[in-house]
Amino acid sequence: MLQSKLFPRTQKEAPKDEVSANARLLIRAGFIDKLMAGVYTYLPLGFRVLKKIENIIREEMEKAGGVEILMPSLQPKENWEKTGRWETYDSLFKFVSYYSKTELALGPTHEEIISPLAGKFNLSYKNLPFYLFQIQNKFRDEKRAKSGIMRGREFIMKDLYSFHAGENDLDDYYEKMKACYKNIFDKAGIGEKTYLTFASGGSFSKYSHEFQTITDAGEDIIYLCEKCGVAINSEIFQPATLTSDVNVAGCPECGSKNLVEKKAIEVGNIFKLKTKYSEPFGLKFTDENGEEKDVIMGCYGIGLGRLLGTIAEINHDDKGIIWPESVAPFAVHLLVLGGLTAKCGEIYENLQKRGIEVLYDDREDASPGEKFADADLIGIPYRAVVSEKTLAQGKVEIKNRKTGEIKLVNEKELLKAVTSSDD
RNA sequence: CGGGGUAUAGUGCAACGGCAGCACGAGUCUUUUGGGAAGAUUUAAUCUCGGUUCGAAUCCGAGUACCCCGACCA
Repeated sequence: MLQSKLFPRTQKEAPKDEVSANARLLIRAGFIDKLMAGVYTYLPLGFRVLKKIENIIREEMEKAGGVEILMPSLQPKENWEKTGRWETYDSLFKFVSYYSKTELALGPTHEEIISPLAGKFNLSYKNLPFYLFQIQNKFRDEKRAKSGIMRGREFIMKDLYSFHAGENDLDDYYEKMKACYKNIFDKAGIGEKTYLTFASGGSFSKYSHEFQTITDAGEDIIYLCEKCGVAINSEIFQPATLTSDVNVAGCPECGSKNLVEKKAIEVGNIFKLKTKYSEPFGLKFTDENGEEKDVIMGCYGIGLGRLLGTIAEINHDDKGIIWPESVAPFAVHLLVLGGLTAKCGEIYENLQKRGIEVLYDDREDASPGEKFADADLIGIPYRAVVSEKTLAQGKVEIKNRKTGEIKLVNEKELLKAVTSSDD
């Protein structure tokens, strides 16, 4: 795409109120715009990254047997009353329809919708298990939206719900999801800093699991067992206190008490719901013996905006963002200097023809310094420069945003460089 | 929801109770082109409501919004 047509342009300074790196950089570079606290627009660059993340997640969900659906955000009060959560879910957005005077909620999660949905059809053991997921906007009336896009009041979430005939089957799928989530975070470029974390399991199982990414922008405290590579959420572990009902004594894998405290952000969560939602909605199936039994459920969530923000938090320097190739808005940022638009336009066309995603800085009224600064800020993995200097040798300069490595290459080599390490 | 902070042009900053300025941005013209270029010129702002005062961006009160800390977060 032509940068001269990119909306909006970058900004030299971040809004003074924003403290978190993700908000400062993503706003300055034109990836997102804040409408109000915790509510953001994804601008063209941000939307491209969001779609990349979405595709990584969708691919993994489908690999795990997930089938995509789309449920409504607008939800009737009755469903929430059945589970008691109309009163107890304290970040539930509730309002009254102006005309019909019915009470409604904006969905913060979809157990109340998907459980009765699954129950509308007579299920037999032959139908189980099945897995439904969606990628959709969620609404939570947060008492305190914060840290840019890390905790929003409206945000995009992937939520998958699994339906099983028995707990063993749920357990198996739960393990599968663990592996699946690991793949997602690896692919999204935050695998190294993301840990499977034991968390409170509610009343139905000992633990649930979260995926926590180490970052100072996080809002949770976790304790890392460096030996096992797992972590424990501070909600179930306090290093100095004695073991109690809710607390565990040490690493759940090896028992070690030698744990390292870190600040982290929860980027994903997997949870065994068992019959918590199938019961109130009468979600049952008929087993081999003709007996009706409760369907066993699990749920598995990932916040896409939070994941995007986390990637920015842990991949940036003082000049801007450094996107992992898998989620970068473009593969190459092509800059033309000195008005050599004819030659550079050719290279742009050639790259495009090869299916390479290129952001082409074709601006004739921007100085070289401005183009370099913008390239660093936007953070596309490879920056290719065409100027008098490079053209004199019939070459293009290519710079790796992450390593800073600069090479002079011909067009073929350029093509190779920007595609080689792609998956 | 408790505590703290902030609110002036698109963005970032000034202005003793006395003519609202600067920089960047944006528009026009000229020059310039390897790390946010130069000149000329134009454009655009005091969060809302009330009070004090001859006079309020400035003082007082209320409200709203945003940011931060905490609580909360299947």
